[in-house]
Order: sequence, then structure tokens, then C-alpha cells
Amino acid sequence: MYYTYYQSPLGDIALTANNEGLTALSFMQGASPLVMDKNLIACDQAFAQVCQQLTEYFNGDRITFDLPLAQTGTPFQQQVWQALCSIKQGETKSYAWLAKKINNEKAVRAVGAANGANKIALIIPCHRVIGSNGKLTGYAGGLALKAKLLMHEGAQFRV
Amino acid sequence: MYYTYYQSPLGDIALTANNEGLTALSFMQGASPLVMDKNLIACDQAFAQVCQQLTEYFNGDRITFDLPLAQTGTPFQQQVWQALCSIKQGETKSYAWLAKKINNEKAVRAVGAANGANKIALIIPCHRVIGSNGKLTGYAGGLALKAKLLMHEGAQFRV
DNA sequence: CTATTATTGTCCGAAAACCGCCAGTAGTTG
DNA sequence: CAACTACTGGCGGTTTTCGGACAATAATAG
Repeated sequence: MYYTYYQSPLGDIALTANNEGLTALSFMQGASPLVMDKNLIACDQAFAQVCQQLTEYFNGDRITFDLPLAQTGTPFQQQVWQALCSIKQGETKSYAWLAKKINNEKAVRAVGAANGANKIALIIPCHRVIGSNGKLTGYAGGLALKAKLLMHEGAQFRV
Repeated sequence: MYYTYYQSPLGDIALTANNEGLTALSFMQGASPLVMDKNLIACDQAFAQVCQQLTEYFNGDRITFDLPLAQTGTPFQQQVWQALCSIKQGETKSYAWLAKKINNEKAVRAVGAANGANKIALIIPCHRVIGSNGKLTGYAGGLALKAKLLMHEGAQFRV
């Protein structure tokens, strides 16, 4: 497992990956660095492509990411995350919409949970999912960050 | 839902069924009759076949039952109950044996639980499962009844 | 040495609790 | 009236907790 840090306009980001691809992207928000479990080794090299695309994104020059991802999860979660990736930059969708998208109309709360279980923030754009009434409702990194991301993408939402 | 009572040499038995088949067979053991929930209607007719086979069984003229069963349960329970039916009259098997039978060698105690959840006593022969050391270890209707059943079937066990 | 009785280890399945929700009501403001 | 808040029930996957109709040992008695 490799890791590195990336400095974004919205704060430092921690990245981890294995040989298959990216496994996590999280905003650190002043929190302490990564917990150093056993086999975590620093390696900038492995993240060159990721960092470049991040830079482009924050410069406004990139609207979709194209990277190998390697997050593990239940079949249901994989399904949700995949559907998530169909939400384009500048758009927002509701949890109900996402549930319907995976043909499981009533699994609204479960979708919320799967959304919260996503460890690759930003690239799997869980921040583009908001409540049916247009409010933000929740984000692992805090609603403030969610709002900043959506503003950067030019999306509409309510306070 | 239909029900009726049957008088056996080992005490009265309560029977319930739906249109699909038998849903429960339980020894009453002097306990109060069935709790009369909403849609439970008496109907001897529906149980003619069952009663006949029971009579044959208690006369020693029947070694396997052949009846439509309609007990609901989790996939795991269904699996256990089905495996249970492969234990012949006069035999006893251990919980460990039953676990191995369903290719889940370590689920020994879970098998015990599924065994205890069986509502169709006698016909799904949960009484033929005893501890690895040959002792009876447990039975919803009490160990005394379990012993009587096994004696009637000519099976071996320990006190 | 054998037969019983405690003790301990371990493990799953079942049941309950948990939520980054949502729609439908019913009040509550202007 | 419209808009907003507060409350309620229903929902489905995950996570956690729990408990037992076990089984393999250790301890004890005969």
C-alpha cells in the first residue's frame, strides 16, 4: 500500500493506493496525518497521474477523471458507486434518484449509507448527491466542504 | 390457515397447515390449545392424509413420511431442515455431522438453533440429532419426549 | 484406566440497532 | 395563501450484539 499527500486549494488531501489503483482520497482538514498501519509506504511516483488530474480539476481544466480505482466494498456498494460516477460535474442528484438509478427504488437510506462508505472522495463524486429538497444533508468532510466543492463545480443547491 | 388435533400414544398433537401444506406439528403435552389468532379455522378434512400417516407411524407401519410441507424459514434453516430429512428412522446423528452435511462444518451451534426453530416436529426429524457424545442435549418438547420418540424408533442413545 | 462432570474456546446465524432519506401531514409563520 | 418547520412511518443494507439443542479439553471420581 502506497500513500502520499497532495496540497489542494481546499486543503491537504491524503491519497492511498495499491497495485490495482487508488483506494482512498480524503480531505485531511487539519486532522492528524494518516494512521500508520503496518504496510503503508510513501511513494510520490505512484500518484503522478492522480495528482496531475487533481491539479487540472482544481484549475477548472478537467471535468471527468480517468483513473484506475481499487476500492473494495459489497456488491450493493459497488453498484451505488458506479451509478454515482454517472453524475456529471455541475449537476446534483438526490438520494432517491440514485436509488432509482440502480433499480432499487426504495433503498434510499441504504444508498445514503453506501454513499457515506465511499472512501474515494471527489473522484467518486458523492458530494453531488443532495436531499430531494435541495439541501446538502450530509458529508463526511463536513457540509462546508461539500458546499465549496459544489460551488467550484458551479452546481445549484440550497442553504 | 387450518388446524386440527390428533391423539397419539405420546399425547395430543396440534397440526396447522395452509393451502401449500403442513406448517406445524407440535406435541401439546397438556398445554393449553392453540392460541387462536385471527385466521385459524378448524378443518379435519385437510389433515386426512397427515393423520393417516401418523397412525401408520405410531403403529410401526411407516418409516418415512410423504407429505407436502410449507414451513417458512431463512435459506440457512431450509438447508438444515432438508438435510435433517436424510436421517432415517432408527438412526441418530450429531450436530457436527449435520453441519458437515450442509458444507458448513463450523456452523455447529447455528445448526442447533435452526434445529430448534423447526416447527414441524416428528416429520422433520429434529429429534434424531443428538450430541457428539451420544447424549440428547435438548428438545423443544423436553428430553423425555425425545427419548420416547427415539425408543419407539429403536435408536441408540445415552442417558 | 474409564467414565462423568466442569471448563473453555469458537463460531455462526438471527435479531436489533443504525443511518448522509423521503413523502405525507399538521402546525406555524409571514 | 405560500413557505417553512416538525413530526411520523416506512424503508433496505450494513454493523453490531447476542446467545446457544456444540465440541474438544481438563479435572475428578470410581
